[in-house]
Amino acid sequence: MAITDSQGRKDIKDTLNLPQTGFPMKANLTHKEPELLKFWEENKIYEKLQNKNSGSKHYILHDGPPYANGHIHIGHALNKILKDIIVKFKSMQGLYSPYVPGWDCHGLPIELQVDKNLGDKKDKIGVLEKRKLCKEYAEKFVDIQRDEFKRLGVMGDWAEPYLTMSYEYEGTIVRKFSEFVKKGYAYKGKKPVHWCPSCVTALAEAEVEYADKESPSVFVKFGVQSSEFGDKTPSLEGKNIFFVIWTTTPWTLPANLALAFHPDFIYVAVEANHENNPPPPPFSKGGMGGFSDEVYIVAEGRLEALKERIDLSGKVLAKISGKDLEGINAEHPFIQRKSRAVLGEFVSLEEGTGIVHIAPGHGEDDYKTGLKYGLDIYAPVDDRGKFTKQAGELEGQFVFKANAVIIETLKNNNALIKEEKITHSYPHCWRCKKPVIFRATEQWFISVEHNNLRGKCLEEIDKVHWIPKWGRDRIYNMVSGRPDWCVSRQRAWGAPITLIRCESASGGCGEFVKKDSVLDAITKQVEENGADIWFMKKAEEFLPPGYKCEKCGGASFSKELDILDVWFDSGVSHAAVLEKNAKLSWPADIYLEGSDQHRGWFQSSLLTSVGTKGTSPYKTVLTHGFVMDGSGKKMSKSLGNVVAPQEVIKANGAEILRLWVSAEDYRDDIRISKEIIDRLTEAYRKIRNTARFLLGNLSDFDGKDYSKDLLEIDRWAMSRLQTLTAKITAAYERFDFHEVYHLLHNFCVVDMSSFYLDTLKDRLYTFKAASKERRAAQWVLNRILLTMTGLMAPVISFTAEEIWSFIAGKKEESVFLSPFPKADEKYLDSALEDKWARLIAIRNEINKALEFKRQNKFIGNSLEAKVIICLQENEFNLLNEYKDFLPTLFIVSGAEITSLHPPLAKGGMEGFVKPDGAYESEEIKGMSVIVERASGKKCARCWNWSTSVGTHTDAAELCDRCYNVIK
RNA sequence: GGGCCUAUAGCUCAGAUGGUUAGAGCGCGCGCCUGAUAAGCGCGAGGUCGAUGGUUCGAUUCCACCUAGGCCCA
Repeated sequence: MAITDSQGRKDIKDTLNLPQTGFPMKANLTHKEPELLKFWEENKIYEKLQNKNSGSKHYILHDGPPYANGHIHIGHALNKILKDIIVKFKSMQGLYSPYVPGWDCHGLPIELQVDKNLGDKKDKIGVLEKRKLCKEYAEKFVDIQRDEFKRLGVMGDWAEPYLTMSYEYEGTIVRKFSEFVKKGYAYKGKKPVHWCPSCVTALAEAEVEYADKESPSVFVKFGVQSSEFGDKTPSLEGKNIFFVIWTTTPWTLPANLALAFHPDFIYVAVEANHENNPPPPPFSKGGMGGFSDEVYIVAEGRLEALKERIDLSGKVLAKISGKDLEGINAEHPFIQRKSRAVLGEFVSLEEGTGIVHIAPGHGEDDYKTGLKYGLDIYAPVDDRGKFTKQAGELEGQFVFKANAVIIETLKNNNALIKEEKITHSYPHCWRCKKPVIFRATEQWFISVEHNNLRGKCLEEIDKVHWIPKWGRDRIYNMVSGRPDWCVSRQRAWGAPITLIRCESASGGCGEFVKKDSVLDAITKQVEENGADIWFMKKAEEFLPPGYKCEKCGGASFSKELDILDVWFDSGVSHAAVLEKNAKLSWPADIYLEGSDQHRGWFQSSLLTSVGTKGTSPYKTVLTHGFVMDGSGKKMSKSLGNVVAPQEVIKANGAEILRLWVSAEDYRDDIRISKEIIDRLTEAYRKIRNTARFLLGNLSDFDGKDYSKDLLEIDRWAMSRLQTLTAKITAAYERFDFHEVYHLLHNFCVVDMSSFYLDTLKDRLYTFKAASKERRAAQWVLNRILLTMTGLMAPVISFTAEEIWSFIAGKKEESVFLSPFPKADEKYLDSALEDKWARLIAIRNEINKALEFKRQNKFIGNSLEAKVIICLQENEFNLLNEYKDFLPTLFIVSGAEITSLHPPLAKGGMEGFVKPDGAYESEEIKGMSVIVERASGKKCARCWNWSTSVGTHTDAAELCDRCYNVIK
């Protein structure tokens, strides 16, 4: 029988076992991903996974709710994909790890957007109608974001997410706030907020616009008795001493209660020089002499700047450290009241005098200072910006108009040093565009001191596993220094503060009803009807019939109309979701959010949990950084460097986004750019093609166990696979996903594609299809394919599932229903790996020698070559063990080894181009390589060169080996 | 201004209790192959390890300060 005929090559090629697979090289992810999503959905893969693991140990990742406003951005994608990787990994490991996503639905941004859409109508509609519109708005974006999250390949309970605006959730918010009330944490106090006197409303930071405004700029002096300084500064004895302050809001002076000094500044006492700047008519204090004895105190660092401006050219009489001034009492310039010297780090030398006038009811720093020193949060100004009767003669005057009156009073009291006008950036109401004021109003707080809440939180922080570990320091410092939590907002879209107060037109005692039964009944109503019920009914309707105030017996009541801070909403999710959802359990194993949440959700969750349950709601907190552009800069619309996930998905597929998430070290800020995406796309192709090659070579595999027939290189590959599995598993456990990516990619590139698979081609293609050797290789490839697919599934889920669908003889319908690969100790052989590392090092040197000849056009394909390798004893002995295998290992047609120097025997080279010298290895000492043309002819089938080609008369083109395969 | 963090080849990442020429993959350049083919293989060139001081026999690794960047506050 003629094995080859005149038709020649094509028929020979038909005798090879070339790879065959329907698995496409080109991923076409944009089209394939939606199909796979459909597959998961229609076959209920997520649900099956939950059922499969329902009896197992729980691993609960609790989802922090994104805000239901706008489309998702790249940061959302990062966050959700990270969560998905964890959930899939844990689930494949057999843990019960349901993922219940949620949304934060209340809050100002939605309300503002609804207001904007309403335009002029916004003031005409009632609170219930407004809330309805807000709810619809939130629902719309929940749906939009849900689709966008699902498109990322994130699996979860998308049909039953938690929403902070659901009745049940709103009930939990009210219940939890009531608990704080019952336990005595909640109190009503005063805090300055931006207030628009024209619109008669509090404004959030987002509603404030900054614009230029002209204001008075005044230097005011506050007298101090020299005795206040004790004996520290004898030079000031008997002088008329004044602290000098600067302000652009003279109208806040009636509320002045203190003067703030920087503890680290030096303050100087300077003799006033009135020659150029005579004071008004004689005014003396305490009969201590005339005004010529006046001494002004300002910060030394401001002296130079103020010398001309307020005439501080006199002699410096004393220097005093800021911290030594604490506690001194000054005289208010026009009110019979002391103004205390206090310390504040916020005092700066940028402008003013280095002494800051403090009105705790009219400024943020002032407020905090006031809290620290126990000052009254005093703001004698009403809703319309007019002074109240507390302000005495100023009563009824609008604050900005009162500036002039106050300046006049200062002049009359010889308390004004200088008056100017200044144009500066000042907050204005976004709606009426008029300047706003800072004014203390009544707010609800949760005390962090009560019952040592702060201390307990700090203790809990130390019990939590923070990843990265600096997260602990970050939140610890924040909790250590945070003020009481202001939880009330003067808004419509939120969960109400469901408290009822004894109050009637004629007064009432103002006491809040804190009776358990009343609070619980309100909670129940909210749970059943939603928070709207609070705005529908009158106060009395929430009380038992005939209820009387327990304190004063009054029978008239009013409802609080403030709503809760949205951070309270999401902060109680551990109670509303982990405790309530039967699938979940409390506490969570892990919270995973951006590092901004150390101040946000991590903290609000901790406070509400420790406050009501005594312990933290999470065991581990993992944080990720923010997504920056390619140069590490923040993304912004104005810079035009925003990368939208939707665009990446459209151009490259969600899979590339997933690969990106895993490739980057998310502990720090991470970057995204065209180049990064391009690099990842390349890497993706490599992984994909490796899988495709495996699939192609398994098309005729019979699935039987050939583990007994492995060659040593196969055992090496199996060992590498186990090492890979162990390392990747450990990396997942540590949440080091970028290591998963690098390990997987390197395995494909280094171990597989460029080495094992390359050397295997000869065996796979040219050996008898059912030969033991080929089957053994296929058995290994099958193991590699199954393992790799499992290892990659949590990250590149789409591709893993697609590969899975092509795997013959798999048991599970989805890769996610298959167990996560386990390293098989039986095949782990580190001694073998070490040994082969040496072989590979030698192979690399041979490649260099071959390359040299290739560049010289002496050879093309390495099979055209025969190598003669000269080695020192150790390497010689090593290679000697593999003598017959060396051509396969090096992919050449012949290999000889020798320990003799020079390596080249004279004979055996006739007829071939004489090599112009041996390649000397730099890496392996004593190793040199001579590359010769291989002897014989090229076999038409296996392409190896052999002297046996031509010896078979019925198949002149074939070598012995091929002849025997196909005869 | 304060708290926390980051800075290693064009890109993504390793690394060293401080000690010989700082590693990998990708990309890039050059070449091979055409039986993984919009694939595969080989070789090569890329780094004053952000800057400056200090400690040390020796620092990219430790310390300080600075610069750039980030999050959260003010």
